[in-house]
This record gives sequence, structure tokens and C-alpha cells, in this order.
Amino acid sequence: MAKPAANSPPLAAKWRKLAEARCAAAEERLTPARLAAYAEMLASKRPVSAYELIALLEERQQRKIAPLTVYRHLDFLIRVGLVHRIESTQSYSTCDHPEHEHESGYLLCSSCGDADEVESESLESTLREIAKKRGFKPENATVEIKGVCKSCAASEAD
Amino acid sequence: MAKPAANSPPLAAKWRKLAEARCAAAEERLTPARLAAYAEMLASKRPVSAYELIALLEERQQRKIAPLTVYRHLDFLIRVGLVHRIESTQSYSTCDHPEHEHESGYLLCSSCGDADEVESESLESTLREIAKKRGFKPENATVEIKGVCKSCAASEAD
DNA sequence: CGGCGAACGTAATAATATATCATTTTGAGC
DNA sequence: GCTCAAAATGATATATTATTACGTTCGCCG
Repeated sequence: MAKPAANSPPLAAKWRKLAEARCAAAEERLTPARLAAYAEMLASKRPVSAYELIALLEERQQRKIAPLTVYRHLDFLIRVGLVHRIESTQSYSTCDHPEHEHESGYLLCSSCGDADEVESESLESTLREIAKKRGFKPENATVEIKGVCKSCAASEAD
Repeated sequence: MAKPAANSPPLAAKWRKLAEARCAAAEERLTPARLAAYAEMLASKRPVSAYELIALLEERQQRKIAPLTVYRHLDFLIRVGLVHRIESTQSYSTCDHPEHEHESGYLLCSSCGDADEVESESLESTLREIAKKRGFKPENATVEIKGVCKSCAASEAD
């Protein structure tokens, strides 16, 4: 069983268990390096770009980390469902709704950079319907709504 | 009034008129270079990356074209609504539903690379509802469904 | 024509992502 | 525990996508 790498941010048991469960389900290995990348992403309040993640890990571990290393870890985390890629900002965010697999959408605030993950059965069924109507066999979907979040809209007060 | 640049693909009157109308509405200039980029994209059956577009234009015009030039033209074409950016493939596609402004979604075939633009009132209202429920002020949305298109699914016959 | 702002050109560089190949770690079977 | 094969990692190089900085040209308006 993997331990977190020496220099990792604290990782709540909840997330560690989730990671272990997902890896078991996917028959994938949870290695220290992968767990360290995941922990670093969880510690960040916002989505991170691949290179921001590299910088965070280098700072934490005080050593050089190659882009490929981090991209492999991101691929892994996405594969097992712990992380989503946000296409419109080319960044990566830990999954906030980890209880079960799902198609997710994001509300992306252009003001504060927040990425609010939303789950919606009606959205999913709408997407399925669109695909079905065209004989398209859907595999996965990206839904990203850009705009201004509630708290930013309030503080702008325009 | 701009003429197409010397070496441009044929541009059906329909598209030229649309471009002129959009520019008039947006108070933007339709220059030969912009029109040439648009014509080249229309001539391509598939979405193109920025650098593919550069290569097409260079081939056609037999001269070097800087990335910035093409990115500026793409920005323009997107701004006036003639082109959409496809986030998940970092590519650009001419708008197939030019009759009116709209939020669009794409069905992206991973087999043939086709990008099928879809318009759906129920999708739009679902997205509005999701935002509204969270006090989020939406500006624009990206909806991209990846999978296998009808004809590819048929020829795979699996 | 002259002036002004938009568009364009040139060059350099930043940001994002992948390819290749050697080395290390892991887990399964013995 | 030992060995093997597969998986993961590391090091290096390179490809792809996008932007910054700055000077020149173009086109409209007076």
C-alpha cells in the first residue's frame, strides 16, 4: 500500500480512501508520486494548469520535475475519475462529486477563477437526447459555462 | 468593399454575404486577409487548428504567414460569429448555423474527426436553468460531446 | 492632404503537450 | 526471498498552441 511521498500536503482520510477505492475499481496502482500530485491538487483551492502543478510539486519536494511526469499523473487521475480537465482554460480540477461516476459540468467564473462543478440529471438526459437524435454514440461530454459567479456578481454590484 | 485576396479558394456568395452582414452588424472591417482566412476554413471540410490554417494559407499564397496573423484573424472571425473555437481539440470551425446568433454545441467524432454543430433550445434552457439555480451569470457556454458519429458507427459495424 | 485608429507584419518568446529511450519499482509466481 | 515481466518513473528533446512587443501600412474622416 502506497504512502504519501515525504513532502506532500496533508491529505484527509476521505480523499485517500476515495483514491484507493477508485484505483481498486480501475485496477490501477496508487503510487506515492500519483498520490502526491493528487494531494497537491486538493490543497489548491482552484483549478491548476499542468505547469502550475509542476511548480507546486517542485516547491514542495525541492527538486526538478519534468512536464511529462506531471502529465502522466494527470492522465492517471483523470482515468480513474479523481480529476477532470477543464477544456476552456486548459487546466485541471479535482472532482468535487466523488461519490459516484458522473458526467460533469462546470460554472467557470471569469472574475475569481473559481470552477464550480455541477451535476445535473436533466443536463445529462438532454445531452443523451441530442446525440440519440443524430445517431451519435456519445462517450463523454464537456459542458463549461463561462460567466460571473454569485459572490463576484454581488461584490461587483453593477 | 474588400475583394478576396488574390489566391483564395472560391467563396460562395452566400458566405460572402453573411460575412459582410456580420461585419456590418458588429461594426468590424472585412479585409481581404480576413476573408481569405474565412474562405480557407470554409473550403476545409473539417475543423482546422491554427497552424493547419497557417499551412493552408501559406500553400495557397506561397508566402510565410506568422502565427499571430492567423490568430488575429481567428479572433476576428470568432468575434463576429462566423467561426467557433472547439475547446476540446483546440481547433476552429466555421459556424454551420449562420442564420442567427446562437449558443452551439458540437458532436465530435473521434473516428473521422467530423464536428457536427447542433443547436438545441432545450439544451440552452437547461444551461440557463443550471446557472440560475446557483446565482451564476452566464456569458457563454461550451458544449462538446465526444463519441462516434452515425456513419462511422455504421462502417465499424461492431 | 493630414491625422488617427485599426489592421498588418516581423521577430521573439511563452505556455501547453508529446515522443523516445533508459532506468527503477512493483507485484505475481515460484 | 528471488526472478521475471509489466508498469511506472526519469531524463532529454521536441512538437504544438498561443501571446507579447514594437514598428509599419492601410483606410476612413475631416
